[in-house]
Amino acid sequence: MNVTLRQLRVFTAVYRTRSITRAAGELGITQSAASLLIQQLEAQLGVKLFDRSTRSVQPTLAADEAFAAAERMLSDAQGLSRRMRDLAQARAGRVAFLASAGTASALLPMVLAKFRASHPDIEIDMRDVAADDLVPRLSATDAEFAIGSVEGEFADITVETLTSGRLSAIGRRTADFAARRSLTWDELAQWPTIAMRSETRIRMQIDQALSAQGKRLDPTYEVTLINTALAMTAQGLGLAILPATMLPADQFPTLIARPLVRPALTRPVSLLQRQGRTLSPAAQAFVATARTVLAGRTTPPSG
Amino acid sequence: MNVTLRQLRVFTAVYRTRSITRAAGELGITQSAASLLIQQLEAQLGVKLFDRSTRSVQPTLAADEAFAAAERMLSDAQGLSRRMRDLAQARAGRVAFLASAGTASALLPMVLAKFRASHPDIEIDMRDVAADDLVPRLSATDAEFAIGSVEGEFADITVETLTSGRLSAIGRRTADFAARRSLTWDELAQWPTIAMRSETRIRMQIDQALSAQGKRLDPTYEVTLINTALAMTAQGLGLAILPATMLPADQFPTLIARPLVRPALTRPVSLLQRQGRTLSPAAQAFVATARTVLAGRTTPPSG
DNA sequence: TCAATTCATGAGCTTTCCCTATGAATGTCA
DNA sequence: TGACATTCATAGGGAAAGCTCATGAATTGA
Repeated sequence: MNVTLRQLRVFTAVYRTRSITRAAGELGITQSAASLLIQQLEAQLGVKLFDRSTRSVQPTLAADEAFAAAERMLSDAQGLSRRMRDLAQARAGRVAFLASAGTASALLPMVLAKFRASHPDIEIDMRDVAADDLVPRLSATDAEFAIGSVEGEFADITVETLTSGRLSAIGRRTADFAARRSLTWDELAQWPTIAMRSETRIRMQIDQALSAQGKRLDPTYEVTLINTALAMTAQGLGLAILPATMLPADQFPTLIARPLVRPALTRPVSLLQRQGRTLSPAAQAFVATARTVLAGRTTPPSG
Repeated sequence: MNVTLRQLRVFTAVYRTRSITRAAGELGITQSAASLLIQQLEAQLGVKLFDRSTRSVQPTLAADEAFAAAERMLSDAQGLSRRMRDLAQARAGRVAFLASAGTASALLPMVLAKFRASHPDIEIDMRDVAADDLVPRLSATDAEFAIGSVEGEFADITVETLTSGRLSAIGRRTADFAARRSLTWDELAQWPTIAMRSETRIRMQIDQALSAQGKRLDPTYEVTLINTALAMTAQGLGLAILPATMLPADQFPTLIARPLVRPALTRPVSLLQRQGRTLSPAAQAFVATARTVLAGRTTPPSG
């Protein structure tokens, strides 16, 4: 047998109270159990810890030394329990995840804000990467999950759609634009347009879908960042071609989105997880927040 | 139930080996026992520690954190065991004890030397105090025992005589002195004498015994320290009146002791211990050394 | 598809653990 | 001084746990 924490618990109690009976009472065990545990510990360590008579229990010098070590171990044990409980309840910890550049800038800020409000002590490590890097990075780094738009299936990675935004024209609430329920891609020609650069995933999806129908987007401006597009749109430079989900209403109150049809394209925002890996409680809480926040933003499939 | 060290041992082994089977083998238990222990620990902490399939055992983030704490506790436990074992075997530790001034200067140095040779890592805290203070200090301080000459009995303190020296005249190996087997107190008048001051315990014992017989010591010199008396004697200033045990033969090779008779007085050197208090292993070792060293110096009761 | 490996689970046995009861020692108070 | 009270140690028995063995399920590699 080996030293046990139970023995140490009794030991420290006896050391402090200088009484086996009192220590036993403190710990909710009988005096005989406490007496036995002390004897075991002494046998284990090969050292007399208390000079005891029926009248007094005096710690030896060895006990003085052992006490410090025992207290440390017990407080370590308690600290471990507490820390794990905090982790379990997502009151502490860290969430490391990946986000595609677009999602990170347009969609996740509000998730982050809400999550931080409810879980102020959790450290957040969001790494924005190119959409193509999501899957390889998720497999290789310590990120627990990834959020972004991906297509296809991947070994060992589960993909779940959190929200899905229809590709829309986003513009100022002007009379002629606001009046429309939707626009066709062809009708876009009437306005100046602001689209993402050809290298971006969003743009590639658009170009591919349009060219399948013999059409083609011919934007007035091309930008790299979603926010740039929105800011330009707010200035009245044109209509931004983006998934509706990418428009933060609170940040750009003057802008509205109108779905583009013929073809109607949707861009999913997915949650990627490594299969067979449990998310940390903190990550689970974050994902839950993301789910609720983003679910409210899903564009209905028809309309 | 609470977290146990056994659980933590299995946990760290699994964490390191990333396999329940291997960890179980390491610890000499069956795979099922290890599996169970891990499940218990998870339940206890409320946290998933490993993502396990039949093929792999992956630590979670919580496990990463727990591992550090667990390792610390286990090494603390091992350190405690080792330290206690060292104490038990008197390979480490501290001996704090009291010694009367005379004993400390004349008798204990050789004990200290021998003890230090056999127990080099034990810290020695010898406090020399007035003989009258031995008992009160022993009760009040953290000294484990005391060595010195005391008379009478004391509550809660056991007294054991380690050696006993007959009061003797100590002088240089001159023809007339060396020829004597013993001297009477009356014969002392033929030589100049060096005695301890009246305030010292030794002197008080002498004066008391002599005056009971209507005699009286009339020393040429009176000193406070035994070593002073011996040094003066070595210079040929006279005969030192001291217990024979107080003469370190190696330090004063020119000096010899001749017992004083009519009356023959002996002065015990005793070991004082608090009743019901175990000596630390280190102290036990020291006392054992003192016993053997001093036993060799006991003046035979007649001669 | 089969064999091999690995983790989880259930049954049963062994060991440990803890409580009750009692004994022994010591201090207290009349 | 003697009865009483308190405290620690120990013995016995029953409950709980811990462990092993056997088996099942899942997954990998030949």
